[in-house]
Amino acid sequence: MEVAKKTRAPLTRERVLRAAVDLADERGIDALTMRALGQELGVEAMSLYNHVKNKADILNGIVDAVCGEIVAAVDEVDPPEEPAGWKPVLRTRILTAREVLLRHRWAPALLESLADIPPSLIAYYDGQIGLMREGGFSLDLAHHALHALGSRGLGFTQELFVQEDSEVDPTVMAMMLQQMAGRYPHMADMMKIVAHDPESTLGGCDDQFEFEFGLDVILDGLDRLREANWQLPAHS
Amino acid sequence: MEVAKKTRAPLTRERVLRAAVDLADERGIDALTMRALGQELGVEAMSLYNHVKNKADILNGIVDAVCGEIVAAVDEVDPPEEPAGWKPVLRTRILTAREVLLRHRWAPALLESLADIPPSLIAYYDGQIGLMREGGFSLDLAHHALHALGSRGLGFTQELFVQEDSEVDPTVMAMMLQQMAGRYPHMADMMKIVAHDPESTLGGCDDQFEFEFGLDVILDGLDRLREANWQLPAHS
DNA sequence: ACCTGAACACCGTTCAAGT
DNA sequence: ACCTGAACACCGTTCAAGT
Repeated sequence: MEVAKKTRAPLTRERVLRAAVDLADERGIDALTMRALGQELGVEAMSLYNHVKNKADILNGIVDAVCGEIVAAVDEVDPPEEPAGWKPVLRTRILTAREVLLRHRWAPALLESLADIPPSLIAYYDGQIGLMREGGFSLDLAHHALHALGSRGLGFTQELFVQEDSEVDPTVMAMMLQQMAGRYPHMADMMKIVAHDPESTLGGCDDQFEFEFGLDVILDGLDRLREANWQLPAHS
Repeated sequence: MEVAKKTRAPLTRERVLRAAVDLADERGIDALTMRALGQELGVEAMSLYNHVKNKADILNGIVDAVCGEIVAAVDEVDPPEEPAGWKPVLRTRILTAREVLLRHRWAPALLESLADIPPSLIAYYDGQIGLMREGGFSLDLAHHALHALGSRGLGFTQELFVQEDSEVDPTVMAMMLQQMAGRYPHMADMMKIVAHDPESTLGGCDDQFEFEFGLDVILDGLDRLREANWQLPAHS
């Protein structure tokens, strides 16, 4: 009767990474320290080094895990039934990737900080390129398209205008706007619009709407270049 | 003869921030520690707290300084002579901002990590909005345009495909491509193109070209929406 | 008012020692 | 083979003490 043995599953690289993802999801990437992770697994921090090279290895590992999640989710998206279907399908794939990333808010920034692209993403981009090729893109145009999409092609954009969850007193807010209107009239106008738009939750923008808007601007633009048989402009 | 007094300029917040920018430029943002910064200024780390609240204050300060540099550089760009000039002028302003950021490689990532947009950028965005408004954009469309441009509107995109300065043996490279071609044929094709393109330095992409390509896709797309009198689609 | 040295609470990581 | 405890070199920051 070896009951005691079963109380704790054996530590593996797999289990360490899974715990790391959970910890980052729940308490933020800054809370992911070797000591905290060890505690989560009922073990001293130093034991982790038996299953993982170092902290950088963990960070690479959890990003790769999320990318694997993306690839799996995107694989479920139905392929286009005709060549012209590349656009809606690509759009859906990107929005699917976005859903995964919204479950792991720490992932985008970490992904950008990595030296190399996670190997699991090769499958993702191979699919994107394939869609465009079958839709009539030259290899060249498909290449530039990937760059033009940038991180949007993976489902995220780092928002520069952060949601100030403005607990600001409305009268104080009005005064600030008044003052700003002198020097920065256009900015003041825009802030008024944003705050008053019934569509957006008061005091912020609808991230999902803005993401899709920008995505469509790019996809439509690429479609037009494909239609016009875009080629590298002659260089001097 | 107070010679000794002049050997060291008095420490000020201004001087601390300037030294911090220089240190980050020269040795990277990770090398910017309180102790290293103190040493650079010939002072103990703890003295810095007399002129600066804490490290977060320094990070906010140096990002704000860079943004101020952007605003100053962009102010030199000539305004359009006719409403239709909004596009080339906006384009030039963005590429000007990009030049500043290329001198401070650490700035984009830090900017994205900040809670709030630096106050010095209000002037920048006020100018961008003004250009679009005079060019015929509705306030609404100008707002979505800012989101669609995202960080590109400030002159940068976090590149996901990092320049592997591939010191890879060509024959090894050929083998890798061969192996990849089986599972990921489109990706393999693209890597061949990129490596062989005479325009790009071998083994990488031309970041500046890709930036301008993506920027033009977006600007052209926005122009078309303006022309078509884009309006918010009716919602259910 | 400004600067200093010692100290504290945290990191990631190494290493010799245990089982 | 796996885990542990003590230790090391680094952080940012506090605080009492100096001038």
